[in-house]
Amino acid sequence: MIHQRECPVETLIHVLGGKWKPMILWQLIESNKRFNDLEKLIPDVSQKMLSQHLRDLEREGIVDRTIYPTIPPKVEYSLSEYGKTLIPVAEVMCAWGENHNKRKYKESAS
Amino acid sequence: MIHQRECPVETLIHVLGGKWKPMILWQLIESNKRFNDLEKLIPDVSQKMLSQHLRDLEREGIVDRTIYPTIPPKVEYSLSEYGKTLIPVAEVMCAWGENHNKRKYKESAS
DNA sequence: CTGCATCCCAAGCGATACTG
DNA sequence: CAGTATCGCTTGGGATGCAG
Repeated sequence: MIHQRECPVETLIHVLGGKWKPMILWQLIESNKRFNDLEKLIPDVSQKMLSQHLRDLEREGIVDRTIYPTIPPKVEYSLSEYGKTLIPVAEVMCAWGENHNKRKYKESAS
Repeated sequence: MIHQRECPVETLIHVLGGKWKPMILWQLIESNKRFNDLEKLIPDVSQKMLSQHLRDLEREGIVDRTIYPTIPPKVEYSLSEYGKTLIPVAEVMCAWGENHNKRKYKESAS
């Protein structure tokens, strides 16, 4: 089933619309991270949501998951080459959001 | 309360994260529209959600709402000057989403 | 015509417990 | 260490009815 969306903007929103997904991406842009690292770096995320979001991002091809079959197990998450195409998009979104937050702050302070 | 978000990307997602918001913006970019016009142009939207999303977008300063005190009442929605700053952002998002949809189609067809 | 109010369902998310 | 399973709360959204 092709299921062409009317507006591709919704596609993007769906891809990084999860509560913690932007934060996860943000961390992986900086450097590869293990599951436990992400858990510590994103204080309020639950294991369930971290796991679920990582699985979502993996399925979309945004992040790669490398398993080292050691004991104890080690799993490393990284931004895929394709995932890196999201960076400029995220930067544009970030710039607008930052400005919007400032705007809202100013008007509530007036 | 200032409530600074950690990642401004979330701010943007919150602004146009509603199910029909991208579609509404899309329509208002093209030209000003009345409530009833939007209802017809976006076939599956419910009155409740259309109203609620328009109110959200208005509160964020994205759309302007002009009331003509006629009988029957006429209300026109338009993209505000500030709202127009969203257009380039939406275009970037749209381009990525379009490519992502193609990618997903190809891999499911392989 | 342009809404708001109400009720209801589905999805998203959080907390806790358990596993290889 | 890196998860999965289950439950329950909270939010988003659809359907219907009512109002200025």
